[in-house]
Amino acid sequence: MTSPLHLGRQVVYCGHLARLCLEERMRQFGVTPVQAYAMRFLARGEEAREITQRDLERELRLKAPTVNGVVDRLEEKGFLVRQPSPTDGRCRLLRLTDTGREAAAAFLSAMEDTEALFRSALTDREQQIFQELLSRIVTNLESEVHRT
Amino acid sequence: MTSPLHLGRQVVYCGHLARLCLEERMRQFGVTPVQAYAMRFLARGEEAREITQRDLERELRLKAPTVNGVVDRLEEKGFLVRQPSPTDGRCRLLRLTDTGREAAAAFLSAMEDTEALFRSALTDREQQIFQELLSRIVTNLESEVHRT
DNA sequence: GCGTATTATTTAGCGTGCTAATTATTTCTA
DNA sequence: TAGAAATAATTAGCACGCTAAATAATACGC
Repeated sequence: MTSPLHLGRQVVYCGHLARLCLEERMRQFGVTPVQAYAMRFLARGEEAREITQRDLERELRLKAPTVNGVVDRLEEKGFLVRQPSPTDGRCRLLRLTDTGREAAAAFLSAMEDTEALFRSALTDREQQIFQELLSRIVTNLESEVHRT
Repeated sequence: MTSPLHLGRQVVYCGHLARLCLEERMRQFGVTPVQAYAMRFLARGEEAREITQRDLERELRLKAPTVNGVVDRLEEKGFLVRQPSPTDGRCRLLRLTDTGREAAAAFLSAMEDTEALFRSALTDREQQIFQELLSRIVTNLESEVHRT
């Protein structure tokens, strides 16, 4: 009935399932998967340095308008604020609010649990192999795709 | 600077790159990746049987409204038509137009080339291993994700 | 056969990705 | 130092995923 997917499309589908899985578990905290990853990055790096949307682009492998939208929605929810940078008028510094820090503290362990669930289909050794093969594919595709 | 991604997010990213890669190569034919997969399914199955949007849902692992949108855009471009079913008033039969069949004939080999490119980072044996591990992850996630 | 449940499609609304183009600011260079 | 190039953020517009809800037709159970 249904044909086996192209390997490329199977990877897309697997990523889609991984996102759905995390989405279900993040819903109770009021954030989507990519919003959770953004807040995780902020929660971890905030003490050490100032974080801009440009930093989020690099961290999440997303383009500027995508990050802008994610940050917009986190700001609307009151999880972060954009502050003017004292040293560079072009960028704005992202700061978690108290609410945002509390939310992140609450859901970070659920994120790790979801990652563990994702890996749980494979043994430790298989996870290493999968990671290695996946990285090779990613590196190859990154060199093939015309990046602006 | 940038942290290594969670394995789950790395898979999402890899799928995203695979999609971009196919998108670049399909652009000259006037279709997006998912539109190309839909037309590929139609081009291959059309002679044998009647195909509905429900069939596309199963084939592409997508929900009804998503398929509806994809079919809308293919219809707007003149690549297919929706015909009433003589036996079931609920569904409509999808038929490629002559234009659609010609387009599909033109881009099908480019799709296979892109799949080959995706696999080219791995040896044949590694592709088998990757396929096997990926399938295990997909099966595991499918049982975890609450599917409506 | 009648009413209920199921199935197929569609619409509305949202989040996440993108590209192209705009604006503001900084940095570089001649 | 003035003008050009680069950088950061934003806006507009599109495709593709989803859920929830509406509509229409078929299938089932009594």
